Amino acid sequence: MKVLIQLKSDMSLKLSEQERFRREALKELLDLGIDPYPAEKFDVNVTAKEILKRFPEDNSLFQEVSIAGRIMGRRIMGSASFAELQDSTDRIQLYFNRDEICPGEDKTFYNTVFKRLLDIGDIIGVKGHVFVTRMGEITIHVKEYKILCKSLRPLPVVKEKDGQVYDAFKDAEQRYRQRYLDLIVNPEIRDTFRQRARMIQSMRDFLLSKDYLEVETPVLQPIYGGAAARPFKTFHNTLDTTLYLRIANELYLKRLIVGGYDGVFEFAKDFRNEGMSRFHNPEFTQMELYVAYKDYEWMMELVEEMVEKITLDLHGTTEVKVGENIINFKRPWKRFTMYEAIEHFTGVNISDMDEDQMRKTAKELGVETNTTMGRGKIIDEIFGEKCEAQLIQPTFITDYPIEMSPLAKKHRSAPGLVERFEAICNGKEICNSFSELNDPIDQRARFEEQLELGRRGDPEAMILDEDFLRSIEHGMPPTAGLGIGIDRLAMIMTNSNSIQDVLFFPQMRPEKTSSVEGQDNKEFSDAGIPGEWITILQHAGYTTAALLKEANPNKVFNQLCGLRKKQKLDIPAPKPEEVKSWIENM
RNA sequence: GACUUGGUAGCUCAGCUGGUAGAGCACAUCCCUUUUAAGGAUGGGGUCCUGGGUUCGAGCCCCAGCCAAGUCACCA
Repeated sequence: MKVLIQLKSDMSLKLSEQERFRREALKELLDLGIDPYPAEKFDVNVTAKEILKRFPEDNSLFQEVSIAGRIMGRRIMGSASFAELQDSTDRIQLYFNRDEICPGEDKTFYNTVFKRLLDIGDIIGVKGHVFVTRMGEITIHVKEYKILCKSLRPLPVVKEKDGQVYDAFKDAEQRYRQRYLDLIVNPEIRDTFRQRARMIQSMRDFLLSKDYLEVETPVLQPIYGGAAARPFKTFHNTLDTTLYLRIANELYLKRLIVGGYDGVFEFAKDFRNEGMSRFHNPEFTQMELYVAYKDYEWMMELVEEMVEKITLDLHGTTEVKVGENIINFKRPWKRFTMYEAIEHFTGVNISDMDEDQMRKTAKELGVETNTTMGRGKIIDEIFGEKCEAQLIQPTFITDYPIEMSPLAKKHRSAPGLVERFEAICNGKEICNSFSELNDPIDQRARFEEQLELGRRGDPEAMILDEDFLRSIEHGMPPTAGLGIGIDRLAMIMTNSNSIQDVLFFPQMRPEKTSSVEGQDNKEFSDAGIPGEWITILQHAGYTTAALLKEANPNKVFNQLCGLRKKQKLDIPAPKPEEVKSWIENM
C-alpha cells in the first residue's frame, strides 16, 4: 500500500490540479465500493436522436429507457440536478432528483457520487423515463444511473446557444493529434466521417451492382509502379529484400484483367513520399477500376453516372455547396479536349504548334518553362497555370500529351496524344482515366523512355516492370482504367477545406515527448537518492546527473521542500545533509 | 523547400512603451435548489514552446531552433 501511495505521488507531480482531483475522486469511488470501470455490459434500448425525434410526436413513448453516453455538462442545484448526456447520435438532458436516486436515508449516491465524484467527460448509463421540463426541453428523468467509465482528464468545454458556439475547440494541431477530442466536442466532425463512409459505400454499391469484382492487391511491392511518384522504402528481413509501399495498384489490377476478370476494382491506400499540403497526405485512398473491352469514352459515362449517384445518395440532390460555390454533378458534364480548354481560357489555339512556338506562347501567357521541358510538358504547364483552377463545375479534360502518360494508349486519331481524361472539379483533379495501353511492344518502349528520364535524374520516373510486361505479352483485352481520389472527392462531398479534415489521423510531425519521461534513473539511485525524490528532482529541473552534480545543495534542498509543500506530498522532507550527500555521490 | 502568421492556466483568449502573469469557461469550497452557453461568493491552478543574447529587469526586443496554420512550389 505504501508503494502505491508513493507511486501515486510520483505520478501526480506531472499532473495538473484538475487531473489530481479526478484521480482522488476515482480513489473515493473505489473506497465506496464502486467500480469505476465495470466489466459487464450495459444494455441500451434507445438513442438520444430517436428520443428527440419521436417524443414530440407521441408523449407516451420512451417511458422505460436505458441509455449510455458521456456527461458533457452539469447544472447542480442541491436536491435536483441536470446533466447533458452525449451518445453517438446526439445530446439529451438528464434530470436527477436526490430522493429518487436515493430513496432511503443514505444519500451518498447522489450527494457524494453524483455531485462530487462525477465529472464532465465521465461515461454513465442511466435508466428512466422521458418528459418535458418547464423550460420545454425533452429530458430523461433518471431513476438509476451507473458509472461505466471514470475520465481522468478534463475535456475542452464547448458551449453553444442559438447556434452561437463559445470557446470552440478549433486549434487544428490539437484537433488532428487528438482526434478523439475533436470527435467528442465537435459533433459535426463525426458527421463528416459518416458522410465519407457513406460516400465509399455508395461507390462500392454502384460498382458491385455492375458485377465488378472487389479485389485486394499487395501494398508491399518489390517494384513500385503505376504512377509517377517517389515511394516509401522498407525492408523484408526473411526475404532479405527491399520492398516499397505501393504508389498505385494499377499494374496489379491489369494483371487481373489479363487473368480473365472483366471488371476489377480496389479501394486502395497508396503511399507517396512527397510534400504535404491541404491537398496531399503521404497516405491517401484511391479507388482504381479496370473494365475489359471498354475505352475511355465509356469510362467518362461511368464516372458521370457514378458520381451523380453518390451525390444523390449523400445529399438528395445533384448540387453540393463547396466553399463559395455550388457544384452541380448532374449529367452530362462539360467536356473539353486539353487543347480546347487552353483555347477557351487563353484564346490561343496551340494544337498545331511545334515545341519552339509553344515555348514562345507560354512565355507570352506568363507561364514559366525551362529547356528540359518537352512539348507535352509545356502543354501540361499551360493547362495547369491557366485552366485547372478555373474549372469549378465538374469538367472532363480529354486527350493528353503522350509524354506524360506512359501507361495510356495512343489516341486513335490525334497523333502525339493519348486517350486519357481527367475530371476536374472545384479547381482540382478528382480522377484520372485512360484507354489502357495493351500493346506490349509499345509499352516496353514507353517504359524505356521512362528509364531514360530516370537516368537523367527525374526521381519520379517509372521503373520497368518486367513481370507486368510479361503479363501483357500474353494479351490484355482493350481495357478502360480509372483512378479516383477518394479523399479529394470526400473533401468536395463534405465541403471540407483540407484533406486533413477528411482523414481521421492525418500525418503530422511526431509530437516532442517530455524529456523527463523515460529518463535513465540509475545514476540517481546509485547516488543513494530514494526513488520518490528522483522524479521530484527531475521535476525541479535536474533531469540529468550532470545537472544535479553542478547544483548548489542548499538551493536543491529548498526547491525540494518547496515542491513537497506545493504538491502536498505525503512523504517526509529530506534533511539538508542528505541532499548534500546525494549531490556529492553523483 | 520558401515566405507570412501564431504558440501564455485543462479549453478559448487578453496582456500597454520592457517594470511583481490576467479574464471567461472548466476545477475546488459554499449559497441558491426545475436549470439550460444557469446565477452569486470565495479560492486554487502557469516551464508565458525551447535555447541563447541585449538589459538593472524580458511573456514582450534580437538571434537560433521546435511545432502548427495559411500562401506558394512539386505530387493525387
